Amino acid sequence: MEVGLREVAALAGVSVGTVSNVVNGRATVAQEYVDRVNDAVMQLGFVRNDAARALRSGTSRTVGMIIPDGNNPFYTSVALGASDAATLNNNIVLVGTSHDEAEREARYVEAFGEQRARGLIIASAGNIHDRLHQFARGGMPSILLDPDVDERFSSVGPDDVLGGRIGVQHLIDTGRRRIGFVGGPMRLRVLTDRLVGANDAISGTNGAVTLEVFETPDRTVLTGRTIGERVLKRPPETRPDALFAMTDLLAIGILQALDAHRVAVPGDISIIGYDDIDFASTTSVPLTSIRQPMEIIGRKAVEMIEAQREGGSKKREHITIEPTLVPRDSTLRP
Amino acid sequence: MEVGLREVAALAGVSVGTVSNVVNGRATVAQEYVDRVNDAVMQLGFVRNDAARALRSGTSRTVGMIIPDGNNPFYTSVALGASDAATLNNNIVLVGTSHDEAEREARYVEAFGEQRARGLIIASAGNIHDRLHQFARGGMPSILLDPDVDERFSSVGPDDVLGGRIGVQHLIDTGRRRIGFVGGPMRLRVLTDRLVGANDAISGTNGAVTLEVFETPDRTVLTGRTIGERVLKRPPETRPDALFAMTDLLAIGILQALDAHRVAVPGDISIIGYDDIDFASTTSVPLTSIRQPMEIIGRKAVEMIEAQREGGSKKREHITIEPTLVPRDSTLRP
DNA sequence: TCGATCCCGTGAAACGATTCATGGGTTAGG
DNA sequence: CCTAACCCATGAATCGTTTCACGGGATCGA
Repeated sequence: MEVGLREVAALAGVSVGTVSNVVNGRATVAQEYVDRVNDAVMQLGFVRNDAARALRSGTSRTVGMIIPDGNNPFYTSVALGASDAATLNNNIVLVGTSHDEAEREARYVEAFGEQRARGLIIASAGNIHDRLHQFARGGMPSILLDPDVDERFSSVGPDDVLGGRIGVQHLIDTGRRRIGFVGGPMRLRVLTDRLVGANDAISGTNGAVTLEVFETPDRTVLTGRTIGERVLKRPPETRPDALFAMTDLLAIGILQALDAHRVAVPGDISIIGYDDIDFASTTSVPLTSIRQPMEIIGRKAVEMIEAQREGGSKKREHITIEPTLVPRDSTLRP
Repeated sequence: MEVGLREVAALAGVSVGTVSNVVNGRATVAQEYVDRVNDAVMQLGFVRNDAARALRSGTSRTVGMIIPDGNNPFYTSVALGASDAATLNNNIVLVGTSHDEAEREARYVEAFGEQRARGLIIASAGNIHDRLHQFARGGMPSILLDPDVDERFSSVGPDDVLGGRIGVQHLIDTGRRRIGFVGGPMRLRVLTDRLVGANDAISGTNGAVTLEVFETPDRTVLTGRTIGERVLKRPPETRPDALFAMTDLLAIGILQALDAHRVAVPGDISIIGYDDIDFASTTSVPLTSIRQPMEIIGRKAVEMIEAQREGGSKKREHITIEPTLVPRDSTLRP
């Protein structure tokens, strides 16, 4: 038999209203009653029924998050930031991982919708935006982590143009003149943005520095190694003297290839990665990287959810957060 | 204004009971009514209120999972397996990440308890077991991923004794005679278990093979490198001819050290890691590793939850799943 | 002593879906 | 044509909490 407010009230000799007030920490209850109720709660092992609470009060305490890949530190760190922000309002963040399956993603979307979550933070490939928009009209806003996917929603994401500029500028500042930009496929918006930023930095040098694009089919360690090998096939004087890899994985692969051929890093070629994953600091030569402001993105996303709940769905906005350079030996030790 | 069963029923010209039956796919409704109701559902954008459903029916559709570290592929893969199993019963898995903070963990525990989740899958360090046990008496079972932490709960986990034996046996089979066991701190149960397994394998050789333990304070790449350096300080004839690292991270660090000193792998020293993380296949010499049966653990955990909900909390069990060897160049190429 | 004010506990209504006893309508058998 | 049997839509009761109008009792000033 379920222990409810009623049972607690009976044991404590008070009314259910009073028990509710005590359980929710409302200030209007005399100390004597508070104690009596708390004793009864303990004694009966009362656990508040969230379904009833949500039903009556019409509000949920959970912020939903749906991500494609649970192993991607980008998403998990965004989740951490979101969790921090949610905690301030006594809410929690619950994460569903779609593993890039549209069906699984749709199930999570429906589930959060039915739960009347406070809002959704979504990085999605699937075709769920119409449904999300329907939810939004019902008062559950969604915040996208991929910008520009759908104008109807707010979004928060890293400033990729700036990231590209920061990386190349750092290479220029450390004396590099022939820079390689390694990444692909170039249909990805993040990559074209970073390339724009990279060219911004180049164009400030009046032709003193060149940029060459090495397009890749993916951004894995193996592909990085292939790129490294390809670069090393060239005579040293026509090689780039710096490579800007669009993921740390690519950079690690490149580094492996250079290591294997005893090419000095950063002496002969310097390397920058992107993402600043944990591994970046533990490679044979610690890797300079661009750190994405993941926690801040998560925090911001939760704030936007709460703002939209307050101010109606009017305030749609697209926010970018600035990435930062994390300099390490792969570009610094001469 | 909220669109409820009532509004749908009014528009479709039927009763709420009928709408409920249609929405839940019950077979007792005539086709004509089904169509009318579905039209109305579409038209009004009806989304079922899970709070009301859960309140009345007394059952939830979510399996809760609480993990300490969102970036650990062990947990995320367990979550994937759990999600697969949950889907079979039309349930979903929602994950909360405690980031090793007791307070955050406790918040998730309370939240899932209040939600009357179907059950909890937990890898915990915190002091929450009494609370979990209280929930269990209320009908919400918990399954631990760390065995032996608390006898009151069922658990599923990898068979670490077997993992240790498999790894060492493979080294013996590939002709190694002086094996180093690298890991720590040795107060961790997983490690002592694996050491037991390792010694099992050794003891089958009648002293032909020796095992030396290199205890480490943690299991990071940096520590691995340190161990590698330490081994290389010895004269070659007293070095181990194989190292069994308790994580792939340790193994990668060791590999970096050996690479840097041009020691051949596996020619001079062969290496096995543990966990088979994505990186294991992409190191300079692809790393042989022990693969933990993570998806299966997740699947099993969900099955145990459902079993306990059926059969009362009587059936407490402790299950281990067999890990497998993933052979790669770091032990094979001579 | 009386009335005005506050304080604070009370208890019933309400949230929206599920469930099930009820009975209207139809079919089949005689 | 009548009854039994069956099918299936109905709608009211119900889940446990929150919320709020209500009023009993205490305090205070006059």
